Amino acid sequence: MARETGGEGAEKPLRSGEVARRAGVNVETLRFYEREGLLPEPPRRESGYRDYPPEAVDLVRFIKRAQELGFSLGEVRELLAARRTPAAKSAPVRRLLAAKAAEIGRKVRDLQALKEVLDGMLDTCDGRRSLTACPLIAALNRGD
Amino acid sequence: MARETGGEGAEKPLRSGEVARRAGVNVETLRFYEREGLLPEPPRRESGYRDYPPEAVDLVRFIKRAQELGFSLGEVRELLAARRTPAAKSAPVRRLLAAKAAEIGRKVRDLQALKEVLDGMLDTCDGRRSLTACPLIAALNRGD
DNA sequence: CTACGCCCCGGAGTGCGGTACGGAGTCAAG
DNA sequence: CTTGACTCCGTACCGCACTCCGGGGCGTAG
Repeated sequence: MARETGGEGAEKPLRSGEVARRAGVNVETLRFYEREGLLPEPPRRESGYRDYPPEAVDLVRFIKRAQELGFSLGEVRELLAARRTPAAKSAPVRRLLAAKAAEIGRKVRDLQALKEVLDGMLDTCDGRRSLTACPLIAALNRGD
Repeated sequence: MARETGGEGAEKPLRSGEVARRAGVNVETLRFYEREGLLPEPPRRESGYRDYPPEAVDLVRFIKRAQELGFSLGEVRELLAARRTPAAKSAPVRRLLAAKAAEIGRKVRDLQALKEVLDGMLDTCDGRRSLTACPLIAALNRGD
């Protein structure tokens, strides 16, 4: 990976503000993630300024997306750690992944059910229908 | 719906502790939800004790499930309010529901993608495979 | 050289979603 | 009547995930 066919962007170190802007987060959030061990400490120039590799942007975006999908930062940290373990077979990591996969499966089912209810409300109960009776609660309780 | 065929449970008012236990939450959480307008104020007996109708349990469960599915309490409040609006056609409510339905659709897709990645890691990268190269980040970034 | 914007840092503050505390009243069993 | 579990209330506190603050250095355009 080191030394691309020199053609274009080569190495284009970014400063915090640029990374933040591209990833759509606050600069402080980068520092926060760094403190929390989610974002590796980037090299610094003489001045002390952080020199982020461009991939840092992707990493931050990944963190944000994972969060939206219901992972806590702690879980994201573990996910990220798993990525760089020599082997995934390490039992605790495998367990985490399996648990997460199962949880996600459940979530998907529940969300699909909920989506159907919402779509139904928008569709069936378009103008005149009651909705008061719409089985919103029932639909979610069925999930149990 | 009022006045069931009197056969069995008729009205079985529950006290906070029982509701909490059945719904799997802390008693304090009930008070909190009440304050926040998520749970309607139940009638009180002379002593001041809350007399919850049994449906309160379902309501609390609904709130919890909705939360797990990524709704904030504020959104849950709106969802609940929508349930009891005379007509769903009220533009703001419809917009909320439509936006949520779309968001959920996206979430489902993303989660499914992530689940495939996780399953792949557990499966393909079972023992010997690298994993270091597993496209965890790529898989989620594709979603953008 | 001066401005002005961007960056550094430690630490305090924010909003959300609860959770705990403590003192007092209630209620069913013994 | 006493005991112990349960409930009431207001208020304080908690963890998470940021977000802001203020006082100071860099860096470059004019």
